Amino acid sequence: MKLSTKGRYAVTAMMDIALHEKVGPVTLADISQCQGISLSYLEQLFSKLRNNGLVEGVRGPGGGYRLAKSASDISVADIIDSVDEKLDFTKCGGRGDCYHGDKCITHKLWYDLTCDLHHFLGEIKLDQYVNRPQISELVKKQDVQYGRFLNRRSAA
Amino acid sequence: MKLSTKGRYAVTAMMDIALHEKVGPVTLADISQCQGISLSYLEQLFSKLRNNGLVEGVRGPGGGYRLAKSASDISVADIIDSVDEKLDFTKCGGRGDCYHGDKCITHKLWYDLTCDLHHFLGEIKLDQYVNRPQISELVKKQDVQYGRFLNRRSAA
DNA sequence: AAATTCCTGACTAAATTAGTCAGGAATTAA
DNA sequence: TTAATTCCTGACTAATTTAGTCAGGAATTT
Repeated sequence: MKLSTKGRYAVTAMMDIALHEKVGPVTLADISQCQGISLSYLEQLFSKLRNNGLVEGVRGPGGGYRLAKSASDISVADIIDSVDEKLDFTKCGGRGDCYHGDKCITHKLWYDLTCDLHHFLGEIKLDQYVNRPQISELVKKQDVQYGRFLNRRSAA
Repeated sequence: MKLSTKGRYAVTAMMDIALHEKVGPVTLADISQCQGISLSYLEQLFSKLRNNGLVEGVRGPGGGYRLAKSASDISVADIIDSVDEKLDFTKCGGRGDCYHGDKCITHKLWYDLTCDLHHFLGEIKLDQYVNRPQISELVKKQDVQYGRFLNRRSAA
């Protein structure tokens, strides 16, 4: 049971945007370079994030992506659900027809587990990590290292 | 984030064996037919389960597989770990070198999540499900339907 | 008008998952 | 001792998913 890079990329990118909310929209090119993710691949992921109402795109120079709602309103579950199809351990998609139209002997096990994990990830909101001092430090360093946001007038 | 059928098959098969502990060893052919899993594929999975000390094979007629330790001592985490490689959400395998030798901004998130899930699955032991009346009923029906254990002298 | 950035869809490559096949080894029962 | 049963092993193939590429268009700003 592993997390695909798809889900990890998406959460990382969303975190990056949340961490720079005050500076203004963040370009995918920036994220691509700084986080080491293919630009085209990011575009695919953000297409889904956009359709799921988590981010807004701003076109043209100075544009980029910004959060479509408050960071305290976006959970890790939201993000993974958006790009990674489903957060589901059952075979039957939760319908309970996994064994000849009936529930199989492990149905309840996977169903319970899915609920628990969903609840767990749903409780983790982006803002919880934005406000961690350790992470802020890390991000500052990275921004300097990659020269991000140098020729940008502050949007806040 | 999905569970591969590998992990689901393994847990289902282990549950099947645990549910028939009193009858004696369970053949893979039985499990294959009753649970609808390819026999050869089951053999691959049981090779791993055996190497991880979860089951014992008994060769020859009347043989099959039985649990290598008490059902109260086998957790779902044990089973998934055995066949499904790892139960890990971090990119770095928990080492913390996911961003140029340092921790990436989402490291703690995935690390915590992995610990939680591992703990959660580690608490679920096979015997908890064996003793559920609903499941016992279900299994009895299935056994009759597939004519399992008819020409077998009781091993208990 | 030119640069920047989002945005879309089709395509390809690599990895993983799922499953097949052929055959051998141990054990039991006739 | 032979035949049947079952585990056991390894190599192979097919299908699916993941990851990534590519080409080009649309909106916006300077």
